[in-house]
Amino acid sequence: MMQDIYQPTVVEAAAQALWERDGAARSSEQAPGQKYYCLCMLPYPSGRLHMGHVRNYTIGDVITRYQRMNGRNVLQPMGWDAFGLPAENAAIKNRVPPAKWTYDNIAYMRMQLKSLGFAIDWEREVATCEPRYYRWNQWFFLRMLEKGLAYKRTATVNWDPVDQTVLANEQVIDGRGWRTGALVEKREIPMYYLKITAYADELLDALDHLPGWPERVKLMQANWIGRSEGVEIGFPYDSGVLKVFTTRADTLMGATYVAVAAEHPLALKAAAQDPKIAAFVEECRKGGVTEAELATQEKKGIATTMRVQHPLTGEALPLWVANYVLMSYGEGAVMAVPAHDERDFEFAKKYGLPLKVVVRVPGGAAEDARSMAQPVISKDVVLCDSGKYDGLDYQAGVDAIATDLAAKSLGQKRVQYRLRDWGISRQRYWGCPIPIIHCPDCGDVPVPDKDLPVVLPEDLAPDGSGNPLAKYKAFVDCACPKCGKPARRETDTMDTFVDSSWYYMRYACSDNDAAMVDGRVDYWLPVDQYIGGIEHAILHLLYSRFWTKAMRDMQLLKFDEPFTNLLTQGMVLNHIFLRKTAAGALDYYSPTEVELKHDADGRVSAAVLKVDGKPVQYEGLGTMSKSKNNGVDPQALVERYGADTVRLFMMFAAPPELTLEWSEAGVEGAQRFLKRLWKAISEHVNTGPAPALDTAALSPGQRVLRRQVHETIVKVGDDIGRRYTFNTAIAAIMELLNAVTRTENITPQDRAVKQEAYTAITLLLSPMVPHVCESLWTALGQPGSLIAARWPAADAGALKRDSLELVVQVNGKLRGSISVPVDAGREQVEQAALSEPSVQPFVQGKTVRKIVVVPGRLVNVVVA
RNA sequence: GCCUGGGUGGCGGAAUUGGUAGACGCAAGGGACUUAAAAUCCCUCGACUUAAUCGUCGUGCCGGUUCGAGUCCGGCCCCGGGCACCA
Repeated sequence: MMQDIYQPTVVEAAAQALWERDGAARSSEQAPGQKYYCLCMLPYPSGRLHMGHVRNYTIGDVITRYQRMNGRNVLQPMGWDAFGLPAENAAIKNRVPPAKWTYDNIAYMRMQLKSLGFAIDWEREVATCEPRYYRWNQWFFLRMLEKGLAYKRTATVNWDPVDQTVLANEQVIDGRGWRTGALVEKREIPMYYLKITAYADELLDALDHLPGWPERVKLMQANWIGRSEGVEIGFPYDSGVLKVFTTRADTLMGATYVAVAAEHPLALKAAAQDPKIAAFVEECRKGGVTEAELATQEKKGIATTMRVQHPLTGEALPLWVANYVLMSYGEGAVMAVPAHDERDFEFAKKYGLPLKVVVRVPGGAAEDARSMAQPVISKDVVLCDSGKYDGLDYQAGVDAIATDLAAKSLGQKRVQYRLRDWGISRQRYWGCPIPIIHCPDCGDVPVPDKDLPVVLPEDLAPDGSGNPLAKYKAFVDCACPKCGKPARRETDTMDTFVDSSWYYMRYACSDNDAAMVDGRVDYWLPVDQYIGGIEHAILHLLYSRFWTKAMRDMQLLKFDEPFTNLLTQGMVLNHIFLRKTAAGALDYYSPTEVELKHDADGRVSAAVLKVDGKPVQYEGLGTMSKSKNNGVDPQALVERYGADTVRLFMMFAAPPELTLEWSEAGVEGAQRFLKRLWKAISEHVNTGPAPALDTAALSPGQRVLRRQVHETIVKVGDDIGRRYTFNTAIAAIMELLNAVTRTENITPQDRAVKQEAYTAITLLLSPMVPHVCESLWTALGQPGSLIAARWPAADAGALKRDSLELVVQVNGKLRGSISVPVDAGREQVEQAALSEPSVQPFVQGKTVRKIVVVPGRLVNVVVA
């Protein structure tokens, strides 16, 4: 007899013990079947899993289990992105060394992942903070240095003048340091860079050969790389030539001034001579370094007394210093054509600089420079007031001007990228040390391979000001590998994006301490399916692609792209509630502490705190986070409902790419479904064994149910395997269960059809809710363990239909429906539609203009 | 500011290639069972009109293409993600 109450705790413990015993999640290069590498983005060990993790790893597990049922040799690994800022913050707050905090978190989160029943091969686990992992960061960095792919130059960073510390962008709040409240400044410091721009063209072009990536991610990456063809133009001045880059060389005759960034050498030269300019340059040093901040600040500038010559006319143009010119793009200088550029236009209007119209729309007249309300920026233009270039279109104008500039050695065509090289130095403790030694005599000396890894001391505790490594003599003091004299070890560590740029390769060979990767990498990679948050669409994914190509060019692997298919999941959101305290601070309240009041229409009208009944402010939806106090602890849910219910709700609530709003009520709905399924199957099996199915002897009702079973097999396979719409797969299975339980249960063949249906439901549902399905499989009398079972195949005979339902429209409006034989001809369908009683009133007395027949769907009668 | 998605009942969502808008589930209301409660089961559930409809309207807003538009095109509004040192 099968237990008639669903007990998730019992069921899940049994299933997990069974999988553990059989090593069900272990992977081997020798196992049969075509390899399938299913990878989820590795978590940062922040302490506990959050719902975003649960969503991410459930999606990966569903795909893993589905592919395994389809005969693939699947690898699903897991690891920890274990270096990073939060460990240092926790250390400052709790005085626990980052290493201990991190390893404790990993242990807890590993337990959580296991309790959710994910089929992860734990033998390949990697933590990026382990020396046996990060030594290969260091090793490969040295190879890049040898090849000229890594180099050193200065970079602009956020500087907290009180703590004397570099701040992460996240640590700058409203232009002030998060701990000191001091106004943040920009500061130039030396930094190591990786030359990702050397791969800009390949990174861009290869996007066209990634059909398994979402269009939006490819588009964002393409725009991020930002390849533009243009002309580099030189503006001579008394002691040199000012270079600018422009994509609009056709408008060169309309340039009325030039502008340079505050950090530009000419700006600094002007500042040295004029205190007002020096003050402006100093003002530009205030504030943070993010592009968003730079782009939204008010456009400001200051005139210098310097002049440059127009390269074609020789006209003297004034030189301005402007905060809207970015030192990091192009040459840090622009030619300003206010009549044909948004930013130049706004700037010129503000400072009363002249406009000169030099292009017009084809067929139209040139706009009057004095009255124009907005610049003409289209490239569909004809040149005018440009002397010999008049009448040329955009491309011809660019070509002619570029040719003339080249003849004077004052310009040439050039490709410019928005993409910048990747600065990897971080003035942080909890990261991978950069393997460089600074010698007073020999300069920057790479640490020899035999001395790798440069091990990070794990027992230091940062205090918030500066990098504790720099104060730790045992680490800093060393001998120069070249000359042996006392030297100083580099104390900067690497950007954690370095760690996550190749971890997925290490899973293939995490036991190999003699090499970064070995031949197994070419077996498992590229990753067949990568799954992670949309927030990583650009940086992590682009760095990983770059890193792969760099490794390929050093003959370490044989593939060009790391991820064949990419699924970007949406974020998990929850409501945010807060109160402002008298002191002005914000107190956030968990949605579980808040009671919502609804108006008569069911809309939320007010929110009050349960403990005091007084109102709280509703701040809308936001990603779950500790700071907003709106996270939901997955562990509490697993304990209350079981892992299967949590997994089922996650997959059912929304398609993976959309944001998901948290709802506890929905979780109960998921649990209800599993209970209903359990009850239905226990009633079925407790009646005794079902007889064999005789497909030739089925009643019409039995045939209808059996057709739905096989239609559902087709749909769920397509939804999971191709569309990744797990929500619609689950909905179809729910419909099937509803149909089975509503069908009568009288004859032996009724029971035979139901046995087939319940077996199919168990198989179809198993990737989503594997524990409960394992029990149901056994209860249904199926041999062996479900984890070894194959995905069901639909029976073509069961899918056959004799007649079709077609919808009938008149002028596009639904008026009725007809049933026609599957092999009915067009005329028969038209006749049936016209004679349908519910359609007749709308057709009578009118002229039938045409009849549109969409086979298998509808008939539209067009009348007048 | 720039790049990129999204907006459909009270709510999450479905409608896969331009072809029945609202599948499936949640919440709500009504009923059955029960001494009672919970659980479970059944019914109703976009708006308007109506005795009831097979009527009219309805997929953020405005306009267009089409026999037919949630889906395609143009213009707007609002919300989310990213912007290079959060991960």
